[in-house]
Amino acid sequence: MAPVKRKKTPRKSLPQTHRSATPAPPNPVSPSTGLADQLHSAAIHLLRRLRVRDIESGIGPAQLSALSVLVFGGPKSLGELAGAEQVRPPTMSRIVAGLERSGLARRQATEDGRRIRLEATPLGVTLMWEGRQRRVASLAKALDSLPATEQTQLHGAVTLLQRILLNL
Amino acid sequence: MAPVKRKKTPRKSLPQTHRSATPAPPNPVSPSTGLADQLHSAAIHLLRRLRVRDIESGIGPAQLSALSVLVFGGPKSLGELAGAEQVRPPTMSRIVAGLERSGLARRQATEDGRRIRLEATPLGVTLMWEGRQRRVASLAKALDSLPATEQTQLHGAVTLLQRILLNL
DNA sequence: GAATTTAGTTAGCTATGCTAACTAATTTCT
DNA sequence: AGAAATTAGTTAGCATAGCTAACTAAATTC
Repeated sequence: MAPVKRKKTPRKSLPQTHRSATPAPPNPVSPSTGLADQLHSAAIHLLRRLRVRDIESGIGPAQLSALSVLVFGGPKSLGELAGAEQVRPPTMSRIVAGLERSGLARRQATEDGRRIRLEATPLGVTLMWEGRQRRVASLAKALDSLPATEQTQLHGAVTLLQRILLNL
Repeated sequence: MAPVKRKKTPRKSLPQTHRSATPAPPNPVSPSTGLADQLHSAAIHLLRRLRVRDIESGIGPAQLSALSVLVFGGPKSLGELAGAEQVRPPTMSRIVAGLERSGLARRQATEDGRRIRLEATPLGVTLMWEGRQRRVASLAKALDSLPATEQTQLHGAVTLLQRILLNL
């Protein structure tokens, strides 16, 4: 049943074209498309690396992100939080339920009986700071070892990027 | 039951501390942590904006991302694809099932009967290119309107960032 | 040719996303 | 004041996506 014998999984069957073998754009594009693409790709890869660390926090990505808004942006209503996270109210409702269950956020009544005020608990604040540090630690370390000129260059670019993001 | 009357949802109950009200780091950190944080945040916000466009493609984010690996990186086995996407084999198995169901990818047998060869179909390639363009279009447009010096600056930073990502 | 290793799949759980439909509170309109 | 409309959140139900554990089948090793 196995006439062909081969050594320890030589992985030879697949062509392994593993490089950005961009097959050629099928139509003409804006001049900055290449840069936009690279920026997009870099952002994806950056987050992919950093997100690995978040698994250690023990809560899911949506809960972690929502918590960070509460911790770094202050108390919010559910609708505001949903807006900030670009998620529908029912989704945020469930995310918040999870945060409450874990004791990371709490809800309080407001004068307006329809609305609720959500805020991070001390436990939530602590977890967020630790997670943030853990997440960014490897990147910060890499940046530390760059020459000052490159750090400056990167800083300028980030500032520029933030400005671009404002009116995107 | 409502003695206090107020006008059209004046949104006055919540403090609205909506600025990066960083509450003060609870412990000393690496000097580049601030820059790393900003980079992280910028990447998150960038992707959040761009990803909105992907909804139009009609397939989920995981399928879209896996398809992009097949389109831009060439055929892969399931395990390789799972590795590239940093996802477990069972997860990728289901993602691929979805891509096949939509006719965007197909599987082929290899000499090694255990492994499969996955590749994008022409339909998948087309969809990917269109999606990529749609996704990046708004960003490219924003970049186009920047002065040349800033475009150069950004390009240099992206190149630098790519280098950093290699050994992160 | 038996035992082990490797590649994928299946089953079953959780988390996240959505829309539709509901409840409750508030505001608006007579 | 009281009915109607609007607004904020929740509940129900569906799909995608992530995981581990356990299984099947093929290939390699002993």
